[in-house]
Amino acid sequence: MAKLKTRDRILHASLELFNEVGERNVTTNHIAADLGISPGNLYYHFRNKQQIIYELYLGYEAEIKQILKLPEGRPLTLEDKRGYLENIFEGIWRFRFFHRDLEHLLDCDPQLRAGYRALAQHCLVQGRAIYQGLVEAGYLKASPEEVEALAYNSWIIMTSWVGFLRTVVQEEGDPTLTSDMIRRGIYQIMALERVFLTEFAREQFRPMEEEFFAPIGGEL
Amino acid sequence: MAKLKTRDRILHASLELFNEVGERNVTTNHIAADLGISPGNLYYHFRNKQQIIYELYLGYEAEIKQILKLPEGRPLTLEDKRGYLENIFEGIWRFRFFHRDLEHLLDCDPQLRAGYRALAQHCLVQGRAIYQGLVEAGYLKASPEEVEALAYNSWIIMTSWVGFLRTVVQEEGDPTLTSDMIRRGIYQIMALERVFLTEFAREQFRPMEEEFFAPIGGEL
DNA sequence: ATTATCTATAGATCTATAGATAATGC
DNA sequence: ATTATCTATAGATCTATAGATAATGC
Repeated sequence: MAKLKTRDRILHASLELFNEVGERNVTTNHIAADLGISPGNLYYHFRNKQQIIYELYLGYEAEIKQILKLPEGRPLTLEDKRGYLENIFEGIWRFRFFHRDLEHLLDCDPQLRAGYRALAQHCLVQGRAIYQGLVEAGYLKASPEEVEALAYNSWIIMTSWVGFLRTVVQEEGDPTLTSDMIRRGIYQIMALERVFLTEFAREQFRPMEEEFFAPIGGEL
Repeated sequence: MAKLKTRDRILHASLELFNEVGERNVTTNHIAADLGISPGNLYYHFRNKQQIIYELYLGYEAEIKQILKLPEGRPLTLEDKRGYLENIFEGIWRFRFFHRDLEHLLDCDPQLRAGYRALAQHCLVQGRAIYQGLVEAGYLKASPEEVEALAYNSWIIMTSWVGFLRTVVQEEGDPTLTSDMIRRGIYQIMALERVFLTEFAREQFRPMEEEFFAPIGGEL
């Protein structure tokens, strides 16, 4: 019963610390100290930091895959699309440490590299299917090439948005990102899609645009 | 005459090593060893690795600012736009270590953080001015809000493209990115802009689209 | 005299393990 | 008996400096 308790606490604390200060700044010592356990104990449960990261990644992978499922036996709606965007941004936020040090994490662990690459490609395939679904449901008008480029660009913006905020927008003194800023990312994705909307869809789209719009700070 | 020789060699070798294996995997010892000088000598020329990075950054900043200048006294052309895209991608490629570990680099050095933030915002302002110039020259048709969102999205795609290739596209065994893959990034930016082109411009645009198109590998 | 370089090293981490001890489940 | 935990530590880096020596420019 308490069997997996410490193991799970390690995963929890690691995710928290990684997100907070970045994986690079978190050692196994820090994780153990944060939990008030000995480093030896941590190594009893995990071979090393890599393994912790890999298990966290599996949670991220499962979450994203779940989110990107297509509805069966019915056409897509704009509400679906809203759900996709909100949930994906939410998932990326919960595991934001991951994209922050992505290249290094993949360099350190071939298994993670292969897994992530497959996940990303799965996401791109699903993204294209979703956009294609919206074309067929009459919301979007776009060629297959346009759908392809759109899926790539959406993916890149989604996975880079938090980093963009932290490096370009965030003020020196103020270390917190507001949820408005995160939501503006959704607006940016809508800006990609917007130009492909049919007349009909564009009207339904407008209130959502206003809902997610937020001015970006700085001297912009 | 030989006064600055070693100092410059250190900068050169650092840039090379950072780009090759990532800043995180390069210590001052590695840089010194690569040049065949002692670590003590390196520290004679630079206070620490941060300072090396900062000086490299200044080169990047100068290059990007130079590239993004607007032509004076004449309207923008599609050739200008092509130049902007090619040169920016080229600059980002030359300093690709920078965006790879950007968040960490900024966390370590407040001066760099402030400088980069100002540079990025400058780029976004220039980006908007360029797109606005293309609107005025009759190539694009877009509202100010559309121009704004477009500038943000272009910036994010441009600065993230190399990372996207390395994490999602690059094959396990093959560690080199081909120039076709880099150029496909330009195509992706053109895909953002494409939908705003006037009839007139779209025709002139097509050959350039074909020129930069390259299929993306993987199971895509 | 000043500038550039090297040798040697102290001090700070961090990882990961061995070996001892405590707690738990039959 | 097995599982969980702790203490202590060896080994591997890495940073950044002190102090000695070599090279250079007047």
